[in-house]
Amino acid sequence: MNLPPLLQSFVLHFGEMGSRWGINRTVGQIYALLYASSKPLCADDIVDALSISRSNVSMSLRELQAWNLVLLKHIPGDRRDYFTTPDDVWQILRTLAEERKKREVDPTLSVLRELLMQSPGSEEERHAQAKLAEMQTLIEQLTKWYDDVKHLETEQLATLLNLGSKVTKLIDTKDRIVSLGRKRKGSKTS
Amino acid sequence: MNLPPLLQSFVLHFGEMGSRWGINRTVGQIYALLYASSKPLCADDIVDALSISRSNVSMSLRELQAWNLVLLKHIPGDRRDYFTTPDDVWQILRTLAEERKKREVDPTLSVLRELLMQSPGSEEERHAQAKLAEMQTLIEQLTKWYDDVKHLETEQLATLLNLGSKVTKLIDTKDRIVSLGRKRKGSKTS
DNA sequence: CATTGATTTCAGTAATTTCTGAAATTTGTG
DNA sequence: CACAAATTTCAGAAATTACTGAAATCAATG
Repeated sequence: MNLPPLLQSFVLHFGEMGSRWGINRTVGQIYALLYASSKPLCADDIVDALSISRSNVSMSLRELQAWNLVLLKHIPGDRRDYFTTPDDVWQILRTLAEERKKREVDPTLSVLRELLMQSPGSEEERHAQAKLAEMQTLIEQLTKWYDDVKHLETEQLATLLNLGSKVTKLIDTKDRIVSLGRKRKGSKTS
Repeated sequence: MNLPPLLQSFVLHFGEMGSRWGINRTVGQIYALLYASSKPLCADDIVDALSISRSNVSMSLRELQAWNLVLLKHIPGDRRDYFTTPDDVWQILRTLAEERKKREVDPTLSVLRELLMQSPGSEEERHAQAKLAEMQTLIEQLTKWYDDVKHLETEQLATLLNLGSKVTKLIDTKDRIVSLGRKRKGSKTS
């Protein structure tokens, strides 16, 4: 590995974290490298930078593409493929959320639905189903929220983040003002 | 493995998903078993239910305790430890969020901070730092939101979820009403 | 359409992670 | 405080996952 020290630290860290994030070391390293590099890199650049085999680079890039985490760039007059990452971090966040939901949540939700269709054969199964139903309800609430929020533009998303728990206070404020309006002149609101 | 079919399917699914969630198969299975069982189980119950070694159960329970995902119950007159999961799914969600943040986000944030303290030794490093700074800013916004929201009571949290993207509209509504109020009688609001 | 260069595939190997059984330790009880 | 039961530790085995190099495939160019 032959990189500026700062970049190397970043790349190695992403490699180590990879396993916790559900990707492997190489995939993490390549992502970090592409993210922090000032220009697109081709496969051989990555081989040189990370000292790994060409085939490993090929497979790992494929994996990153399955995650929608890399972009393919073509450089005129060069037949090799060059790669970068999308450069809007908010977009990266959206992609990550989408992909992790797909891999980590959706399969469980579908198993829960399936198991809740069955009729329980014993008291123990009846209890289990009740617990699964609780879990299903929660997951469905979360995914409903996510489906709603994921369409927001970056600016609105940032607003929502900045608001945080103040949202609940805001509701109170609105309710108070609205009910004040009603008392005053019996007007309707949404 | 000797379990009612429904419970068995659930347990096996959690086992398979384990690796995607950053825990291993056994840990996933034990968690699922404890979650869906109607009463606390002791280590030997788990050995019997899942057909795994006693030592594996011991290590996996330790892992689950490190995640704060299991509770220890004592049954009077029985010196063995019995285990359950917290039964409020919202509380489980909070725990999961906290632990995953601790394992998956915090280490990266601290590396980013450290790397951003260094002075860049080249143009390439300067560019890398700019990218790391973007990432840091995003993560800090997200964790700030999380730190704010994590203290909410379940009911408030549910309200926030149900609101979803409507929050942004709510802000508009509030602004409109408030400015209306100002025009009418020059009142102040927070 | 042959040649050359780039990329992918895949079988075998290496590395890592998980699991087990035996031994050691801890904990509660008479 | 000795004993018995329960639990944990840990070295090695088993299973899984990641990586490599050689061969195959694909794609552009003259």
